[in-house]
Amino acid sequence: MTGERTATLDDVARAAGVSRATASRVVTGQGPASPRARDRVTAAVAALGYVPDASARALVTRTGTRLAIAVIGHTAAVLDDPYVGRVLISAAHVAAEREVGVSLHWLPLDDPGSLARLADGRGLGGLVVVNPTRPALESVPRTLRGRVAAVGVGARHVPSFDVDNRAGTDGVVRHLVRTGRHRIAMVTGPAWLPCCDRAVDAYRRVLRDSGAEPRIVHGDFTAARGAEAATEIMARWPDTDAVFALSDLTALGVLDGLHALGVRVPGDVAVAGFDDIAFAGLSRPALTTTTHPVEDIAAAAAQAVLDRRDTSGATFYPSALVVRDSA
Amino acid sequence: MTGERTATLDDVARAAGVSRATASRVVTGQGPASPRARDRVTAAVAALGYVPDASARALVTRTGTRLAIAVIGHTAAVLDDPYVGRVLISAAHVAAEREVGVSLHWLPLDDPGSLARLADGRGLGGLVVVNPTRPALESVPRTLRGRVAAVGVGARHVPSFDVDNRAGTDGVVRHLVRTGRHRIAMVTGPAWLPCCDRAVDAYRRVLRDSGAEPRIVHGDFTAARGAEAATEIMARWPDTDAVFALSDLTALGVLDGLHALGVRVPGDVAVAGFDDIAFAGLSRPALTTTTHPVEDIAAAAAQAVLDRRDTSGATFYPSALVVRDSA
DNA sequence: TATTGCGGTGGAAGCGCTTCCATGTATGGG
DNA sequence: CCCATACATGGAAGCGCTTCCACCGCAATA
Repeated sequence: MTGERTATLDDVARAAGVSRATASRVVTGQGPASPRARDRVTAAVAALGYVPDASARALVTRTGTRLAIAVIGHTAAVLDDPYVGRVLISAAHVAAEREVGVSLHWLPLDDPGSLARLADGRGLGGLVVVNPTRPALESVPRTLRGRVAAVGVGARHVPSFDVDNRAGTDGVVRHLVRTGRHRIAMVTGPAWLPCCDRAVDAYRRVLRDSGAEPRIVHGDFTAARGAEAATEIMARWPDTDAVFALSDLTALGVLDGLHALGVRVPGDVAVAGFDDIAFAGLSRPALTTTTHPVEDIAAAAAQAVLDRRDTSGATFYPSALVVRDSA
Repeated sequence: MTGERTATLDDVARAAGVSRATASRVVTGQGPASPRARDRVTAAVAALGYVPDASARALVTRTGTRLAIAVIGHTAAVLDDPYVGRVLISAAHVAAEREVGVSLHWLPLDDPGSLARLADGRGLGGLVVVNPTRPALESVPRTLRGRVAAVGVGARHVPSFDVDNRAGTDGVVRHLVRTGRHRIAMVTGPAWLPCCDRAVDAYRRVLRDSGAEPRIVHGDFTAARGAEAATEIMARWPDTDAVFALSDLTALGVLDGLHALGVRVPGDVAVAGFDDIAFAGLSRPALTTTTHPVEDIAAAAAQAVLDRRDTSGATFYPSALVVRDSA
């Protein structure tokens, strides 16, 4: 099996009785090759267990071989949320299928140049930006045009993939209204994340339809912040009868904060989240939420980048309402 | 900044007025170089924004540049558990710091040859095996000796890094005993995972000391299985007054199953988990558990591999008891 | 039959880098 | 003052691969 020395394309060519050029054509599938040559090379490849050397190939094709995943706005809390892990797993999976390496980069929020620097190096096959901000996205050099995609909606000129959080939010908030809630507060994400805007917009719209005033508090997608937010909301608008958080983790925190306040859920206040993480069904009361197909989204972004598909514009993935006990 | 063509070592050498050989020596830090040459090359590198081409370097040094992370025994449920995500994030972080790419591989449990095949290709700088099984670990070719590490304890001849689940389990079960529980059941991990053995062993030992019979049920680290296990346990040993699960996710499932059975926690039955995931503090009742420094462990494994450190033997990381409400 | 066109093929160049080796150039001891 | 020693340096080879280009033989056309 594993000989002393791994077989090279030369070995294959020699074994197949053709030139290295022909062997290369057959192996890559590019360029003409007679059926006879094709068969012989294929056989030789199998016999020798030939595996092309990615470095050598990358060197000559100048086709970067690494998929960089950049997470913008990194804080330690990011690790608690399954979100980044799921994005990473899914993107890495796509990359692995194509024998492409992955590198992960945590980028600070306040240094947009860091993305540009990251993209500077060669050997970069593509870039997936998680939590895209407009300045960051605009800082990536146009050399990479067509090889960048975002998970989450950011700037216009980079293809981005995200859950349809406008529709998702609409669904959740309408469900709240339908079940008799009218004084609904919302805990959004951090202000710098453009993709929250659409959700906030949807929330505002539904409330306007039902003639209610928006009650918005900013969050950061952590549970701790959710607990705080619950306290803030109940202090500021004591008659609140529902809280919608743009993240399940935050919603779970809201549940916790409300419990500490002695508020009953869903009796006094209904709570709904967003993401449908594994734990949403495990909380007491089980969390009503709406799905977030993170894996699909991340895979799509990775594929777009790896295929050099220049699909600018945003693609939205549907979110489905999951009604449990909390709302 | 980003010129039309990225600078090559030749450009640097020319700008510095030295030969490419000298430039290479300075850049890599290998081999002799006069202070003068060193300065001039360093300046040229900075001026031109030179970044070495990883592919070209890898091609000639034959030093693989990819860190492969193989997760053995893949099922869809793996994605629900934050565990793999955290391992991956941490290992990828270490790899990124050293400018090494990462590739992720899901391997089926029943095909030990797959690991060998994975390791066959060139360009592989190292291999981190998650959920190591003995046969899998023994199937990796000795060519990679010193470049393989395991997250979780498996075979002897590969350095492995894991939480000290013997001590962790001991701590949790003793806590249970200390708080008056004596009919303690345990939900372990899947039978094929060798690293569970130590935990089961510790559990048995504590029970023997307190003169109780072990009550062991196999799990698979999922919440769904936890709920099932709770039902099984209460049916088989109705007088059970505590359940210890080797995974928080499972413990959360146990909580759920017990709730469905109308059993009060911790009134009737105490429940404890293992891992201290972010949600452990958010369940109702909040889960008593013991910590699992996944990030440290994964980083250590990645470092060992990338440094070609041949530290065979197992390294254990301490686990700390976290007492909350459920036990 | 002579000419064109074309698919298949091999020779050879070269991607950017490291490293062996031979060639200087200063240094110390004899 | 000369030679051995060390160190610094540049030339050149070569890692494994893709791809340009020239070439060859064949079938189709004039």
